[in-house]
Amino acid sequence: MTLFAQVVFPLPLDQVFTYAVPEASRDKARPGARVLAPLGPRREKGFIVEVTAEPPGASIKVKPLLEVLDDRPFREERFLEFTRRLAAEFHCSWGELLQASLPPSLTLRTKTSAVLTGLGRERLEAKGLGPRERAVAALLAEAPKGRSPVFLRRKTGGKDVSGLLGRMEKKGLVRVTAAPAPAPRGGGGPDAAGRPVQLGLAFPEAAREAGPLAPVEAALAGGRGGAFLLVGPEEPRRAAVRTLVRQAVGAGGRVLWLFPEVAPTAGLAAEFKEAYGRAAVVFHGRMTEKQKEDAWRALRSGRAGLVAGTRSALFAETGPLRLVVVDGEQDDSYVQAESPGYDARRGAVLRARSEGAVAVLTSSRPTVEAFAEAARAGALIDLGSGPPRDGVTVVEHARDVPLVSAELGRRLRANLARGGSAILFTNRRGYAAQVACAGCGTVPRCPRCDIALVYHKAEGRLVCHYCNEAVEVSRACAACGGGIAVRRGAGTQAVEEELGRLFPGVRTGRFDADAAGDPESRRKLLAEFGRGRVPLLVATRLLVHQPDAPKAGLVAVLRPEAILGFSDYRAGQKTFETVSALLDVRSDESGAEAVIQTAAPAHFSIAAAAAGDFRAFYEGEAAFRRVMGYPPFAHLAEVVLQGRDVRALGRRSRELRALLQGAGPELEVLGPAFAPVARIKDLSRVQFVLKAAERAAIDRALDASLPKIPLRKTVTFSYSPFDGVKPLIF
DNA sequence: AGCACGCCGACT
DNA sequence: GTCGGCGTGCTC
Repeated sequence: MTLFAQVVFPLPLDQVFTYAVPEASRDKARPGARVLAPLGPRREKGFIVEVTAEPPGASIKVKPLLEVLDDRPFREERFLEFTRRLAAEFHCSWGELLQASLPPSLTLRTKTSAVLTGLGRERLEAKGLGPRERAVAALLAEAPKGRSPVFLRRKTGGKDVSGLLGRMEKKGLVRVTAAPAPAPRGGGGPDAAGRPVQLGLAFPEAAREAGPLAPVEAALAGGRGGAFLLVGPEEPRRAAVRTLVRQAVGAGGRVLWLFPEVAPTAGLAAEFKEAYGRAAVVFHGRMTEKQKEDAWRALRSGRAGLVAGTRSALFAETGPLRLVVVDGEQDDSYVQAESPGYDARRGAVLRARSEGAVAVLTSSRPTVEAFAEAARAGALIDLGSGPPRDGVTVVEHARDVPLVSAELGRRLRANLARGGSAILFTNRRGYAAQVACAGCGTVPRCPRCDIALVYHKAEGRLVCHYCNEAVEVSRACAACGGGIAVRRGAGTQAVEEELGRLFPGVRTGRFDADAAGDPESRRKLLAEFGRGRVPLLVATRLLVHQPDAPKAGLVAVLRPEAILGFSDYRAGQKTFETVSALLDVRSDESGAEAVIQTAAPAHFSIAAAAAGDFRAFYEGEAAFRRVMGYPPFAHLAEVVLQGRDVRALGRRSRELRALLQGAGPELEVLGPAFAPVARIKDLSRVQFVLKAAERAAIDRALDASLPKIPLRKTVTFSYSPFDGVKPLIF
């Protein structure tokens, strides 16, 4: 009897393919094994997700697998099931998620290399080649060992060279070889990834009275799973998480601890070591392949009690998992935008569910969605709100000139006189000026991205903040030939310039993506600021993401209401979160002060951030979302279609709209409309917003229509970590 | 994603 | 004529 393997590939295809299992591979072909399979004209690596005796429908012609690469599945079956669910929920590629779950040594890479043949060399010298062929041949003539297609593409102007190489190979001008690339070897420096050691700590089963943590502790102690949102001020929250971690590890379970990308990873690793012995393995995006491989080895050795990392650590092999912690639940970095797009917060709940573990999402200022859903599901653990934030002055200031209000100027002056230092935050880099034609009002736009260019005075250029393409400021308007006028704005450069005028002789620094490009100059600037040599610092939010971000005796937040202008239903949440994070940069010393300078002092998101009052923010935001029918009071999904050809894009959009509307009356379809940024790097973007009372209606419509639209597409969902978590204990 | 196929303008 | 760019469709 023939067996059939269902295979998924790490390609942006949400499709399962069926192959015949060769007799010789019957024993090895099991779910979770990696395979080599013919896919169209190529051989692709993939993953078996199921083996059946059931032959597929007659419409598909089954090919045999070329090879089964593993004797044993690389992960347990329940991990496969977890990734299947995650892929299904986010309508992303299952194969790509599995690929992301592999240690570097198991990801199959092929190294493609093109070499010039004798005939190719002859023809190059005889000038018998086309211009692109000649460019490629000339590069290959210099490289007897061959060059990769990626190298050739970069050197010949960015256009795809694979087709060209194929034709040249057919003509005998080049030889293209594909050899497996060597896997990275582990065993780098000693302790490169924080080598795990068995925890030697004792965990006495201390008798504790029933506190707010009781439901979580009961689930942990009873060996059951569940999902909770733990909300409260930082200190008690940390203490609570520590208690839970110790309880889980004490019972012999493993802990997976996710933290935001912005967190100070180096410090965190040290902290884990201190608190939990040396049993932590840390993963983060800045690690080299070798370090990652070492970390995987440490995990495979089975001695690590704790696995910590940024969102991709969601896929780490932990062993018997008991607890998943998501720290800083409100943080955007849990969302992966690029394919495979998923949300690690929801992923944490799904993974906990698949392993019967407990998921604890935790934050001082959680997302409205998580807070509302957790409360509704009875999953909210509330540790209270802590003392209000004081010493924050909200100054109403609606004008751009001057950028620094009289009130803020006074406080800065007094602060400098005391020998203190200050940080001023603004949300634009560059000069952020209004650049427009004085005659017709035309605003210069990026030719590739359809977005207004930002004036950078220091370099005298207009810069596109999407593709970073810079254009010299031209004197004449492209539309009418009139003169271009520059009105000053509120970007970092403009603020720094104004500080220079207000406080001549005082050194100022600028911390944004332009000024503090490389890590070295960043460290230098922050060190100077820390020593008081540069007492005034103008920064964007980027500063908060720094590992050793300094604190200041005076923090000023300029124009936070600009965030409210984004066309995003989460704008209020973003404003509250950003202002709160910026205010946290204020030092803990008594007398430290903060100023919010805004045109919208009464907006609840700004007022609540000033007061450090999450509840006040939540009430205001929830009321708004209820009235507007936004999450958590409805389900939303956003589909973005991208294409180079606007006409094809329009046609596909109309097809998609028809398909979505056919899905049923319970689904509201908004669009197609051009996305807020209609073009990025010459890729046009069209978006739909889908709205429904039940998530299932959205899923049904997407499942039925997306596979029929052959375009690059991304789907983002309204965030709902606790969706369908009922019963709460699973 | 890659890769082939097939259609169109621009050159030996 | 035919080369090479580019849009379209398919992969068990």
